[in-house]
Amino acid sequence: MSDMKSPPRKRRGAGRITQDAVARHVGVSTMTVSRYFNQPDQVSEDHRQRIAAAVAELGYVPNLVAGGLASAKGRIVAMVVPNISGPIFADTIQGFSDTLSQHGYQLLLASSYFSKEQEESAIRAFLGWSPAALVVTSHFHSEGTEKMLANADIPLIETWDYQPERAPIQIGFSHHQVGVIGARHLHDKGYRRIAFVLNSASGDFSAQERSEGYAETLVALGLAPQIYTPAGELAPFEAGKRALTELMGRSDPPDAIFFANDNLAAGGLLAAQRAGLSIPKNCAILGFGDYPFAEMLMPNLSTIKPPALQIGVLAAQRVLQSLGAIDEGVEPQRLNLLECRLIERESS
Amino acid sequence: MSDMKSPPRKRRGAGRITQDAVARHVGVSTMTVSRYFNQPDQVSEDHRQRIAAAVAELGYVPNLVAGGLASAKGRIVAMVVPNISGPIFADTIQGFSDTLSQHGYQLLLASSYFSKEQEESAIRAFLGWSPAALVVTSHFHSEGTEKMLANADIPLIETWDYQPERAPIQIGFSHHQVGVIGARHLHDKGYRRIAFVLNSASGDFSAQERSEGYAETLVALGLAPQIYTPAGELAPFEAGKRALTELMGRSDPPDAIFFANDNLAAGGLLAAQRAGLSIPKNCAILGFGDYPFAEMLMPNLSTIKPPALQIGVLAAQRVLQSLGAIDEGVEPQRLNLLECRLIERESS
DNA sequence: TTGTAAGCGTTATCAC
DNA sequence: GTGATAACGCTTACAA
Repeated sequence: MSDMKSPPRKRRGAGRITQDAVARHVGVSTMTVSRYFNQPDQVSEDHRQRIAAAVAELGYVPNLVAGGLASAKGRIVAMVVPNISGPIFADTIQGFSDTLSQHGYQLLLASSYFSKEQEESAIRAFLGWSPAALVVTSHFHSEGTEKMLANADIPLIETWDYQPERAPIQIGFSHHQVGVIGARHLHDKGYRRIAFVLNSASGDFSAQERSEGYAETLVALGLAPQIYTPAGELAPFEAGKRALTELMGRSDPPDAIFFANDNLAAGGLLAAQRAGLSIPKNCAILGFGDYPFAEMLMPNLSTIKPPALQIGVLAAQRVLQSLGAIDEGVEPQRLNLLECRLIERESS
Repeated sequence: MSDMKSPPRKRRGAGRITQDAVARHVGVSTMTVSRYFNQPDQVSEDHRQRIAAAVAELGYVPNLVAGGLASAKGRIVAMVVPNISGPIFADTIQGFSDTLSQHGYQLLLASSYFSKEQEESAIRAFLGWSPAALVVTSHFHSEGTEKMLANADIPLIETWDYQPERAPIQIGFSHHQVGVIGARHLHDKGYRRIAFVLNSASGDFSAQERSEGYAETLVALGLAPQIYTPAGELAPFEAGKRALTELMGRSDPPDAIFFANDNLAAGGLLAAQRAGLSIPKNCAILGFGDYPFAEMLMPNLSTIKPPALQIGVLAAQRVLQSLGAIDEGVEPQRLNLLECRLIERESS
């Protein structure tokens, strides 16, 4: 046959080593190689060894894109966080990522900066990759996001924000409880004029919840709650300074201040030092977050530590359970309420 | 025909809305829909509008996995960092991620914890997704990694560690220069007995480089360098405390201490306060890193700020240039040496 | 500007 | 335990 068809020209993926190359090298079909990776038990010992050798020799790397297309399930999990570099979510991302990769899953990450629009656009892009699951931070989504999520039909996990009445798996803690823990601690230590400082940013609902836990507890203890919100649009650190200065300048100053977060508290601490006050003698200070700097301040900062790392790890575990990658057959628990821990240091 | 063939059962991607569905809804071929997304200019205005409407109505989300397989280029970029939650790399990741997503690329992220083995395993998993480019942190790879990278044939960028003699695109700064900047600053401020404190971890080569820059500068200024390394395996914060205590307890104590990083410096600052020393009167303190807590210390910490965010943003830009996604036709600059900035605060 | 056909590299299915 | 074959949903190449 002189006019035999010329082989189709290579247009793309040229040069990549494929499963087929491995299969031919060993003298089996591609299916055997595929099984070697996915169900090794079903491949004979002899073949397993020869395939392993061929994979090593050829430097074969399975094409997960092709695999994902064929099986409609890629080992990718997507996560949207408000930000990566802040003190809040970093540990969660770390725990999530590490736990996933231990089980052969990859993390697709994007940040929303607390914007529903950015969250929606990130999720839209993610869904195109058919992630095996999706983890979001907060329950506050745009309409479009909700619609996509409903259609997507993959495990969805909402973290940080604990909303038991919502359908997705919830992993978080109670901000209200944080307020209770903090108020009780200060009371236990003997303080009686306990103020709470809220950030000036009015949109921080979780800080609001903490203040409510604080207020209820104080009332239950027969004390008068006093919530102070610095005026103006200050950065938290500056707001904390102002709050302490104003509160301590009053005729009846507090003997303890519970700040809505550690940034505020650090500002308060600094202002107190500059004013020549002795902490906690003249006024105890308590924060929330256990940001990395808390133990480096002088005096170092008592605070309440949210289970950030634990949220990440647990989110990954719930994802892996949903996918049957661990604890096969076990339905992942839907409601996961974690505990915050009081870290008592010198400032209280 | 009573025995008409039953339609092939859906095994996978069942239910997903495809390009084909959109095409039929509009009455065009799939190629027109494909072009609508990839080369909209080549689609008539009329079709564009009708496709847009159909996409919205059906809630179509392009399957990037299929697209990636067909075109052998997915809009995914992979990055390996030592860790996500530490103070060092967080800004780089943030800048990288944000810049990428602004251009429609997604970030695949993993951490190596400074382990070459973990880096290799992460990269191996990444390559299966045919990332459009790969960004790593440091140049210190395992043999297997080097081999994979050589075969991969995608843009590779090495960040943080600036190694001009290596082939991949380099984005970083000079640790040596950091030492120079710090030494000069302290000299300019009038200090003459300037010590340098290294972390006890001997494996930190970049800290070593900073100390060399410091030592050379001091010699050039006619001063005697004095490098102190706390004994034992202490956490940086503790090591910093010990270093300051020991150095200041000497008969000829330094009048300024340049710590290899802010964690050490924070420990030094704290130890100084506890010892009743006034900073910077009795001894100036300078750090490196500008970790978030630096401005919250009392006195707040003078330090040298590495261009972390800038590294991330620039890495993304170089990736996008390599892919022709921005500045088409421009070859990305291979060597990118960025500047560190001295942040002068109260401690010096 | 649009359409047809082939193929990307893998896995599901079913037959042996 | 193994293999042949048909998808998976999209894009390249080429034709109209």
